[in-house]
Amino acid sequence: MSAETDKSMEIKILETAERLFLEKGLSLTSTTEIAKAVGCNQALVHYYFRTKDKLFEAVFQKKIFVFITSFMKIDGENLSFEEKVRHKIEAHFDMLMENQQLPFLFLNELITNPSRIKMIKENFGPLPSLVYSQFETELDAEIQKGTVRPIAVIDIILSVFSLNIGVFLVKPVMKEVLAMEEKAFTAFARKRREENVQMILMSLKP
Amino acid sequence: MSAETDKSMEIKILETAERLFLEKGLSLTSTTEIAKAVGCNQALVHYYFRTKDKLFEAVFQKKIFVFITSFMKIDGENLSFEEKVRHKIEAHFDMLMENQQLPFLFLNELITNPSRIKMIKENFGPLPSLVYSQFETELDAEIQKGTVRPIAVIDIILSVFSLNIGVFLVKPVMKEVLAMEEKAFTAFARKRREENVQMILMSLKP
DNA sequence: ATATGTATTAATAGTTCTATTAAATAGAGG
DNA sequence: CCTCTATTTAATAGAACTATTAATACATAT
Repeated sequence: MSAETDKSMEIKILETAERLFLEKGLSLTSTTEIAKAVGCNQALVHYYFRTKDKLFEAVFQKKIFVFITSFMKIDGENLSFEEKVRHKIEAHFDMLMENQQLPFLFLNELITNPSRIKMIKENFGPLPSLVYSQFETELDAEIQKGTVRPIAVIDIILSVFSLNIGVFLVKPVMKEVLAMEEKAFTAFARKRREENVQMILMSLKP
Repeated sequence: MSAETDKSMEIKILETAERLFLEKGLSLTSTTEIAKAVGCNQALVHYYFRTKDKLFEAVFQKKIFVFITSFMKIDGENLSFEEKVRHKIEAHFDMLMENQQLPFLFLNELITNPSRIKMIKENFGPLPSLVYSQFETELDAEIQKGTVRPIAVIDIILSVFSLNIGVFLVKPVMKEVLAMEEKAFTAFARKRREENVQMILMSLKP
């Protein structure tokens, strides 16, 4: 038996749901459609996940985890502050490159259903704060030394988020308006990655 | 008769639809709900706009227009290139400040229904290209002079978009996670406006 | 006052979706 | 072979939504 056909129905359903939710969001994806894509009866989707919303949450949690941990890649102690920042930006960008529809899913859901933000806080609460305060300490040290201008962590994070996410949010428009192929977009994105790093690093200069 | 109650039903429907579409997007807003919010019969919504999609398009067009024209504010000839860039960034940011849910609506729609991008191209096609090429000319002149490093227009636009839009996309998360009030957010946004301008201007330096 | 056209409502057909229930089937272990 | 449990399907209740149609209210002109 091949590994593919052998996947349990539960996993096939989860994976298909993931794909469809990422493509079209929660509200435009029906359990009927998921079942059809999987090739199983629609009741089976409910058998394993009970409700459409619980299925969505399973997908969402998985993706939130990917997103959050991308910021927590531990970088060697011997690196300079600037190199550490660079690595964090690049890790975040690379994660987005691998999960291009993630920003869409998050923004869509967090805006239309703010209660999911609470859910994230409850499930992942301590993790991000740890990373945050750790980074804050290092940043403040640099500011003291005068190697970085006074700036709040939140401002840096927001800039990184914005610049990195922006590339992928704008993708469908660019592809259409500039008649861009997937390959051309990939090349563009690669350039943007470095561009974003440079912008952030420059903005930290005193 | 007061000016308010006297608004034609058609306008009341359009305005209510606009509010609801901006709040929750197309798919989560029903014509039934719009009618209830307006206080009229559901059939009336269809009487004036025939289909839900045509109603949405009416709203969408209006908003796209606001969005696009925000980039076209003509700035005095006597301003330096840097000042012109600053004004464009600020105009874009101010438009977003006035229409905070716009990025959500656009991203949501352009991703789930790429055919609307074509619609924009057809309806507004020439306008943006004009602005674009005009700006490109001025930019190239600066690059020739050596006052600006070599950079493509698209990169500048994408950076401005990303940084400005990011502030408002992240708003619901910030409000929840940092327990931020509307007032605090407004103050934060004001600071970000200048921050964004500085980042862009710095990134243009040779 | 009557006629005429527009605005508005009530009713409903038809579709789609979620969720549930009951029945069928498969597979493991005795 | 039988039985028990887990998986899968068929059928359907019940809700919500879009769109259409026919009837009614309203205003304006003749």
